[in-house]
Amino acid sequence: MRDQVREKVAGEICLSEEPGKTIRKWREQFSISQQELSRHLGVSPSVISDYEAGRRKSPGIATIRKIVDAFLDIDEKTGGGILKQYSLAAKTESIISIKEFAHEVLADELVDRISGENLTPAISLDKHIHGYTVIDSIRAITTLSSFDYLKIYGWSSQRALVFTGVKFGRSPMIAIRAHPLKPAIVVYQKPEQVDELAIRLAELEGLPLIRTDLPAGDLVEILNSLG
Amino acid sequence: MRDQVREKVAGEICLSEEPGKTIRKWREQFSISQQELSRHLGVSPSVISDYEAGRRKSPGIATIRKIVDAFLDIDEKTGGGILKQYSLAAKTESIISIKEFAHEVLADELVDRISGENLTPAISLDKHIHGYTVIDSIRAITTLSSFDYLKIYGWSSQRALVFTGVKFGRSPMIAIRAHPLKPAIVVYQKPEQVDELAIRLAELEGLPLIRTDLPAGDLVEILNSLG
DNA sequence: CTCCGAGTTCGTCTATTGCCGTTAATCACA
DNA sequence: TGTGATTAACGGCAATAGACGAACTCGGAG
Repeated sequence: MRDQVREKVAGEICLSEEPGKTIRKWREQFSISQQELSRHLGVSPSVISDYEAGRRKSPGIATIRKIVDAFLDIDEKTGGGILKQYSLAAKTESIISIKEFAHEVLADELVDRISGENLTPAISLDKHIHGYTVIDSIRAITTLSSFDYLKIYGWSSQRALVFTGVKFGRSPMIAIRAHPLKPAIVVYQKPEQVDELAIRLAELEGLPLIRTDLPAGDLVEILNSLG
Repeated sequence: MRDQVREKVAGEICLSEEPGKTIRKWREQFSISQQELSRHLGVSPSVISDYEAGRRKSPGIATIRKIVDAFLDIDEKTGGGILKQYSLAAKTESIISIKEFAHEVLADELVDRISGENLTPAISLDKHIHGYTVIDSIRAITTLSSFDYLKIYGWSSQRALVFTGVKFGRSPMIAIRAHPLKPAIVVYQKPEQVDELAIRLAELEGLPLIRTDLPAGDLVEILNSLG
């Protein structure tokens, strides 16, 4: 993420007809004073002032590089600004159970064991499952951010994502589609009903979607016994 | 989106510890000879050779700018094949409009201009917006995967995400929460109603959520006029 | 083999940058 | 009003960039 911002800022300054103004814009965006920037770069404050005033029409790229890296270094040191928005508070209350299997489990075996009904028969169950995560989907909606999805996936995304408390099954599928990582299989535990859109989203994603009416306790036990 | 590629290439050259090699890389990527480039820039061919050889450790940004623009001009003159390949210009069907602002726009100014109603008054509007994306949210649900979200965000996530066709506003917020990148502000255009959960999700994410009843066409015009 | 086009290397000159230090101006606060 | 912090403006200078042209190299075609 840092590299993207780095390139963006450098590119913008480099291409600006008034690089001084652009440098200032970004310095202010990072909430950095000229003093602080000059100290960080080990130059006199008047140097920064001159640059921003546009005294130099065509600063060298080595200088631009140093300035941009200073922005990012200072931002990281103060833990705020541009990069901060990507640091997110973690919450895991919505993870009921999570485990890595000791050995791979075939998807169709798992479906079998949990008395699952396949809602996406056109999608192959020829997959190897490395683990499972059971998620309280009601709590998940309000508590899970994208960072938490990394926890949900544990060591492997080759897992079964099991959602309890599912009403129509839309929200879990929407979240799964939006996130870069994809599970091997999705299970809805005792859904009220499964919306046609949820099934369609699963198919679009190439994900087997399974429903089971086992009680949550039993379900976790069985999953746990798989490996 | 010539500007995006322009910024990408310039940023990369600018940040490179060996800018000469990076210039060559991109020149070859655009299938442009040194002769052609030198002719376009109106300089001697030995100048280009010297740059690429790294004779100049810190070329000025005016020079970089000229070189990058030459790449793009020449590419466009010969059909724009590389530009098309590299740009994020290929709009997905669900992106109605997307733009990077030439200068920062304050969030509260944007909200004002679109006659927006703030649904999350507890969230500060003290943000700087770099651009906007208008999304057909109905089409987005079935067509957008997480890769497409990178297109939505363009080069900066510091943007306003505007959703049209919103019923209750849940799905957009769920997708935003699941994705690693966050926008600066979210706007629902003429929603039927906004679900309380959507507002709660916005607050949890620290995102201002705005509703506006402007017609889509007017909305795009106004956003476009902001910068 | 010669010739040609594309690219390389390098000496040279002028213009500009990178940076210093000093002074002046501005702003916020007591 | 005085003070300190921050920023602005400018003269000066060594180093480097921007660009030229000449000589050279290399590969391919005839």
